[in-house]
Amino acid sequence: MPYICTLLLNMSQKIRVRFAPSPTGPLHIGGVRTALFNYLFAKKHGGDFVLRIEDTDQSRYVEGAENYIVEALNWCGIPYDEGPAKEGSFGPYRQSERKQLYAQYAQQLLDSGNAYYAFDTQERLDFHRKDHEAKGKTFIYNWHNRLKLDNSLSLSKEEVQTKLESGIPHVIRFKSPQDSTVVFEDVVRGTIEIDSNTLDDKILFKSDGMPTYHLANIVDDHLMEISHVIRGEEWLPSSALHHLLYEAFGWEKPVFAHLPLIMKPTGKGKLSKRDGEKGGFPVFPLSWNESEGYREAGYFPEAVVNFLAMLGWNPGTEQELFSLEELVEAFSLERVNKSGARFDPEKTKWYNHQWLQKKNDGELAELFRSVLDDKGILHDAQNDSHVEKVIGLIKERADFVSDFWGLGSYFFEAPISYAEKPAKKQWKEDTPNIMSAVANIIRDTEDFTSTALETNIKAWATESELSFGKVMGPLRLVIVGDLKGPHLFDILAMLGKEECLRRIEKGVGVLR
RNA sequence: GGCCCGUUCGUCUAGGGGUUAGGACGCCAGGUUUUCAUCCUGGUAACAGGGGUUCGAUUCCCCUACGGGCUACCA
Repeated sequence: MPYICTLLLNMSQKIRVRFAPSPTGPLHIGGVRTALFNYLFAKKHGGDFVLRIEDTDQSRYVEGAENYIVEALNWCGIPYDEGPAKEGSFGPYRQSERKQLYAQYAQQLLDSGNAYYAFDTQERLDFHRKDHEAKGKTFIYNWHNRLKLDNSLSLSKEEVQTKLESGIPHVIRFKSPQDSTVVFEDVVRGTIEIDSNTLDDKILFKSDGMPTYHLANIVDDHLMEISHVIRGEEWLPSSALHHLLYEAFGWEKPVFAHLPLIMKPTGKGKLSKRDGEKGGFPVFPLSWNESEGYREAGYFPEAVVNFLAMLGWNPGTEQELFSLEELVEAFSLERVNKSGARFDPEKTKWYNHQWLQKKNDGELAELFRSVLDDKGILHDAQNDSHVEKVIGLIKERADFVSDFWGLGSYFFEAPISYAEKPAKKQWKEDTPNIMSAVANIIRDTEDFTSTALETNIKAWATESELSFGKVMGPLRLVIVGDLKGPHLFDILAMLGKEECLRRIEKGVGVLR
């Protein structure tokens, strides 16, 4: 296991990782997971978690995206140690603000012969690509054709000088090596070998004066003293270039770890925004325009972090429920899986159910309050304690706080209608008489507790030689409006004598 | 097309040269609840295929198939 050595080597220095999204839209849960794994690794080793905004492509910049990223990380409980508005000693943390920095590094590569100027127009390159494609070949800008193209390797010094001075648009390309094998280590995947002849001379510096991802990324990771690069698998193919760049600069490489991708629940490919719309589940942590986020859908950040962590990683034990602190404790890059994980929206609900059960009733009551306000339910100290008791009775059957109303509206208002099928089945000719007899028992019950009510009503039913089913079904129907809910006597006690009597009277009037 | 990566129940996964291949979600059944749900118990269900290596391979190697990613003056 050769990567162990690399890992240990870098242990002597401070662990620093970065999450480096580009602000082209909202972060989706795949991005959140990448951030999470970076965070977990950093915290596990007492290191720093840096947020760097990679906004070198101005044309794709989306207003509000950066702010979204920051808010999403905060909501998940994985804030960064250094980044925009949290300057450390390695700022600034937006690449657009580091713009002047990159040119000198491109120049350094030019001087050392690892890079060259290229003047080819977009149209010309498109032509080559199409032409090759028509012939069933692939156009790669590299050693086998670079001398036939328009660049400082094919042109004379004077021609290059003239072009440069005349201000003709140009880019700087990396001169990838010929006939060698690029070998590098990945913590997740082991040794990877790539034939350098299949590599192209990637653009490092664009004609608009901005570096591309490849240059900016390597320069910043070096300058910010990043020890471990933990990113998505989509970067694996360009890792060869990145390693070559480190070597060209003569810089020490960070350790690399490429995470498996999160795939669509059904169908082919990686998870995308459209999947959420189709499948009816969120793909963003927070809402973005019309798309609902996990927060708005009623998920707890703990649940989101928990299910995200279990996608592509596992502790090697049978434990599935983890707090963030427990994840930090248990996390290791070596236990990250190689293969992509299909996203299962069903299981996310289970995680939320589990985390909902861990919350105390007071906390949940506070969250439930806004629903109650919408329904016009009174807000006072007495009612608050009532709400907490209700939640105590119904929360075990809920996945979300938003399930509470559907599960227990009858605790707050008398049923407006009665479920049709059960009403038909339960309501017999003698039911009104039975109900008024039950009403009498309820009226006479002094100690209005669940157990007292149960004792009294059961005793009366036995005495009257009535099957318990003939009593309980209709009673539940008039009290709840349906054949559902917790222990009926608990509900009666909770509602109080007067309300129970009112509901029985009303039910007998309506159901016939 | 080229290059790179991957492949254990439907899904997330454990495991790893000899195991009754383990857990979770989902699904099904039974129990509890004279309701529904929860819960508990049980059940269903997997090593992609073909070649090697080996006494023995799901585990190691090769090939094929399939899946995924990359292939922009995007990141």
